[in-house]
Amino acid sequence: MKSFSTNISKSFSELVYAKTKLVPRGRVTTYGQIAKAIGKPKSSRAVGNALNCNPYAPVVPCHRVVRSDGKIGGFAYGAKAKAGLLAKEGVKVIDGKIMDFPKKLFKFGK
DNA sequence: ACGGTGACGCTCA
DNA sequence: TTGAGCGCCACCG
Repeated sequence: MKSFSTNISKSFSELVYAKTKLVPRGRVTTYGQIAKAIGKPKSSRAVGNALNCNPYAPVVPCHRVVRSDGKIGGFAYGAKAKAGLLAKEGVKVIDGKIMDFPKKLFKFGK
């Protein structure tokens, strides 16, 4: 398991959590957006890796982070649970895909 | 340092 | 439009 860094300094994962926390309710963002926001547009995979081990479970709304193609992607508690949470916030999900994805998509400082 | 793994992203058929 | 392939980066043993 990719337990979060034991380092005190702001590691890659910490940056990911910080960005994810900024996503407002009823909106979603993508792994790629977060990667870009932290200055590493190609670290989308690493972003997912960090969220997977997200130690700030209730603090970081990791369920609001989806794939760039509008798919739910994955979730530690199951993609189904993720879809349910999003639906509660107003983001309809059908068969693992976000409805009106571009509309619900949230971008950082852009 | 190296190889394996993964909640990704883009391109091509 | 959907699926397969390849490349990307960070973390672990």
